[in-house]
Amino acid sequence: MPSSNNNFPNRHHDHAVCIESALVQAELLCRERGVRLTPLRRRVLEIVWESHAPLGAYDALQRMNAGGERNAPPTVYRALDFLMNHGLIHRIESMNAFVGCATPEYTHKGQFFICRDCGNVAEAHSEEISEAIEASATRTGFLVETPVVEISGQCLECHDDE
Amino acid sequence: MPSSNNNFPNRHHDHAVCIESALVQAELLCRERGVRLTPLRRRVLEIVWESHAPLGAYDALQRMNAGGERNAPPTVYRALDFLMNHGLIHRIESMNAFVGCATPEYTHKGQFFICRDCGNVAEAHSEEISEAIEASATRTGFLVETPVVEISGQCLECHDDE
DNA sequence: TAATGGTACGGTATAATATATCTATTTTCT
DNA sequence: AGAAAATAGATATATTATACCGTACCATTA
Repeated sequence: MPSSNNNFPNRHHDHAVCIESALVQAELLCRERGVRLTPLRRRVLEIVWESHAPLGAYDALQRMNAGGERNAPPTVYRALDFLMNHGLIHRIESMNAFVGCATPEYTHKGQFFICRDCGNVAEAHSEEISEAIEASATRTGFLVETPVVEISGQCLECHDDE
Repeated sequence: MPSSNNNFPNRHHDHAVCIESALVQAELLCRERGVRLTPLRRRVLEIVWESHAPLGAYDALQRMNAGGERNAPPTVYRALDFLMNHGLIHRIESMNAFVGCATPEYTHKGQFFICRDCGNVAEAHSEEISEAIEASATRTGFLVETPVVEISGQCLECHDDE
């Protein structure tokens, strides 16, 4: 299980490493599970991973078709669904957009910190947050199934810019 | 400030009281703030309060036009924006829908527990959750501005039904 | 009371997001 | 190879949301 750190993507990190690592992990994970990371799906994953900012389905579609291809919306939505089902990306509900997941191996719902300036997202897995939610739910007998935690604000680097 | 209870709407509560109370509070609050709760806005608020389940903008529009009126989408969106700006309703991001707020007097972002069966929503204000989020953010210097916490699951009554 | 400026609303069009459905192709399994 | 399942192509349409323009209403003040 990953650390509970909210590790915000540093402005100068080597992003090629992020992409490469995500794709390699995805290949492995799909092989393990006996599912197919087809060229189309792989391409969409690659596009989502082009940055740490959530990407809309139609933006992804534009990127897919940038070379003159004629993919239609259902094509990209199907790929996104597949990637979500296997935890390779997460959907950011408050933005109708998608972001790569760096820890797809174990099934989880992350907590997301979204910078309003640079647009980047950090995924956290704070036990403290999950437990606080669980505790609040339990007080009235509510069974938690799908927690959505998406925190907009300002990241350190963007704050320092001011 | 309201209690931190996640007080899920009971199946047999007197909902007429909820509606009446919401409308009275809205009238008072708008008078205090010197803004106008026009008939249109009041009507939309009333429609949103018809149940504790979030209502989509186009569903609200249908209700508004049920008597043959011809309101267009911008009309209902404008009213919803006004009501949101004054804290009279909240938007549930994960559902693209709106729910009445029982405590509009003080500005806040609630935490929402949404039952997948009955559709009802309870708004909570758990300090424990807010503090856990704040703590996680602080660890990397992230400044929290707009927390979105929407927990889907099953309420006690619906669970007992099974 | 007329001028002015701000707020609210009506109406049209269109943008942005998402899915239903049907068909064809590819892959997998036997 | 043949059958079944998974994947992808293609068209249409549903759903959610906003841009834009013009008009009406309302309050202030000259």
